[in-house]
Amino acid sequence: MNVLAELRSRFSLVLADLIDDPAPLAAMILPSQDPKFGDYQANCAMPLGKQLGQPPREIAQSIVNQVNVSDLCHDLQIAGPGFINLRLRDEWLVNQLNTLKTDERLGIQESNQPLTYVIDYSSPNVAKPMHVGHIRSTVIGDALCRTLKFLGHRVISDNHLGDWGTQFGMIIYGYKHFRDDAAYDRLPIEELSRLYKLVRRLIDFFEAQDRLPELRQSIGRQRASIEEKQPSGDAKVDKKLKKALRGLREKLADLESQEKNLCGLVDQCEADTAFCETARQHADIGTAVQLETAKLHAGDAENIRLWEQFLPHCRTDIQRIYDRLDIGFDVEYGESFYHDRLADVVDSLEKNGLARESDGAICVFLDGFEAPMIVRKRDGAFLYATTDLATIAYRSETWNPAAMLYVVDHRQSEHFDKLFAVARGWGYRNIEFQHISFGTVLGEDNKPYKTRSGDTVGLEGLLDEAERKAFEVVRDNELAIDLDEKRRRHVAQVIGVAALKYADLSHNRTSDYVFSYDKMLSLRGNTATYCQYAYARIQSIFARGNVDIETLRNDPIPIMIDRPAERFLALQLLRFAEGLSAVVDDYRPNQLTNYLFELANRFSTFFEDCPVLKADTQPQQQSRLLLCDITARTLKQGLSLLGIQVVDRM
RNA sequence: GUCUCCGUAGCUCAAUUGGAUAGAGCGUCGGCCUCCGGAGCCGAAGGUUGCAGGUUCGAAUCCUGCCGGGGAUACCA
Repeated sequence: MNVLAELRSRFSLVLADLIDDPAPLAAMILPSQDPKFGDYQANCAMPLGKQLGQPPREIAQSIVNQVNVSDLCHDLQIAGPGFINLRLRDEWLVNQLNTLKTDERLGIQESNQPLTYVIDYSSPNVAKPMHVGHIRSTVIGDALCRTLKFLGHRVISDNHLGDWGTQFGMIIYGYKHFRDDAAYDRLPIEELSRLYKLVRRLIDFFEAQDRLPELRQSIGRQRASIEEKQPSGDAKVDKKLKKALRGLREKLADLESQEKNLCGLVDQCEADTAFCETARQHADIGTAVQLETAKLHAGDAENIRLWEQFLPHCRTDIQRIYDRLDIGFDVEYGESFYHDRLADVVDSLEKNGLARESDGAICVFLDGFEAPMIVRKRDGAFLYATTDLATIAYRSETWNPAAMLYVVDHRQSEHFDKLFAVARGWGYRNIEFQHISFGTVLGEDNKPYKTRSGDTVGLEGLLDEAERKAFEVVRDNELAIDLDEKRRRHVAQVIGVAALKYADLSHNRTSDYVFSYDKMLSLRGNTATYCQYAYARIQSIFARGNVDIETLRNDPIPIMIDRPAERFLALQLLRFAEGLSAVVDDYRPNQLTNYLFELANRFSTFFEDCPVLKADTQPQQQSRLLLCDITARTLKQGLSLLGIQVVDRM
């Protein structure tokens, strides 16, 4: 039962007599922020007063007189300008809790209007190492899938892999020129990865060499234009000048750091004599790689054969990460899946008068956008916009979804605005397209998270480190001293991955956040560990008391509410449904972490205040054991919707 | 230049999308184990929500203008 939804529906009956569309007013019934205002509050009398031209408090009174909530609430009060404060009856609370005792779904009903969602998330480029930038999409997308599925919807999770890009040109080139057959036979993934990195390094080296003179020139120009700027004496002009100077200096610093990085790269390469020799022999590698890629796309038999040979290895490689993350997909249709449909997409757009030629490219011009969406380049090649459109067409034909969600970082918002606009123009008007955008993972310096040397941080290394730090904590915990090595490893793995995921999910997805191992594993505050800890404490109670919880659940023992801490906990337990619907309403998993943190917190208060095994009476003990059990199951279920596991001991 | 997102306690972040006295954690200070896991609990201090106006019963949230920061911006994904 969703308490909030129930109250809204009760109020709607009354509101419907006062106004045509009661829904927005019913939505103004909310949980109270302060317990002194009751458990819930109805804020609809104030706007209604405006609309009906009557004093809000009078309207509130009339609503109070008419609304039928006496079975679940008592002591309805009107406060301030016209707030209606609602307090749930303890008897009703207890009755609801008693229905949860044996309810595996913890009071969450499956939707009676199930919808089909296609969710596009993670979508890394195969054959390249996954990095920190892939965390958010992967973890948020997975949490949304799990939550929507649990609520009874049909969800197709699709990993739209980058499996058709230049990186295969690189690997093919590498394979043709640098392969070590013995190494490839033994560990194909490692060898392919070595080849990718080698070719990447060669290309970067040449690019750096090419760019450096130009870069140094712009640094010179930048310095000159800074020196040119002299104060004029006019205060207003000088203020502008100062601002311009600051901008120029920042630009200069940026250019200089670029130059430093490139120099470092070049120096490093030049110090490597073997590498230099290779570089000398492959001076045209940049264009050669492009050629290999173009041949692949054109259907060259040799390159297709190699691509088909490499792809399974690349998939196995990223699958290893997904296994560690405990994340999977219903389908994985990468870019390559769509490549033979792209020409038809462009044809169709042209026939529909949406696309036209401009500067040799085929473009869709859209109102409200300066730049068009280009669907075919001057050289005839297609772009990811084209692939995205083909993907929409395919998904629509295949699953006929009500919604397509794209969990992709915020920088691509304009791309998606255009994509959705084109899709609607193309005829897909009944699909809810959503760009589930998210912010950047930052380092301690408040800049995008990089290693000290400026490289992107690998996802695998991130996992290793989180697990390593978690292991240290488990190892040092005296209460888990009797756990053997293998179990400790398992616990560390669960806690480490959980910390990483939760840290990401607990932030509002639209904001950037600063990555910190200490914070995510600091086992206080809003962390996975804190929630897992509450769960483990409950299991510890059961173990210590030799409690057969299964029997207890099925006994007709009532749950009682005695102390305030019990009521406080009970109320939160009944709000699970509210937490979940908040996640789905705006696709924000942090609503669920907030809920779970609050639940764990209320449990901890209850735990301090209300002895369980040492309760005064047996009925009280049993009641509290049941509260513990529902709490534990809610924590476990809630965390599992975030892709996070629990352990009995940690 | 244009478009777009953001600015909340010393720090890292919330705030049920317009609700009452803006909440957590870290850090600081002070309490709580002869008692179920102290990885915990309770409390204190800490705020002109970037600034200035406006909208209204009510604004961190909406509008306007400044200040400051990120991002995007015609053939990469």
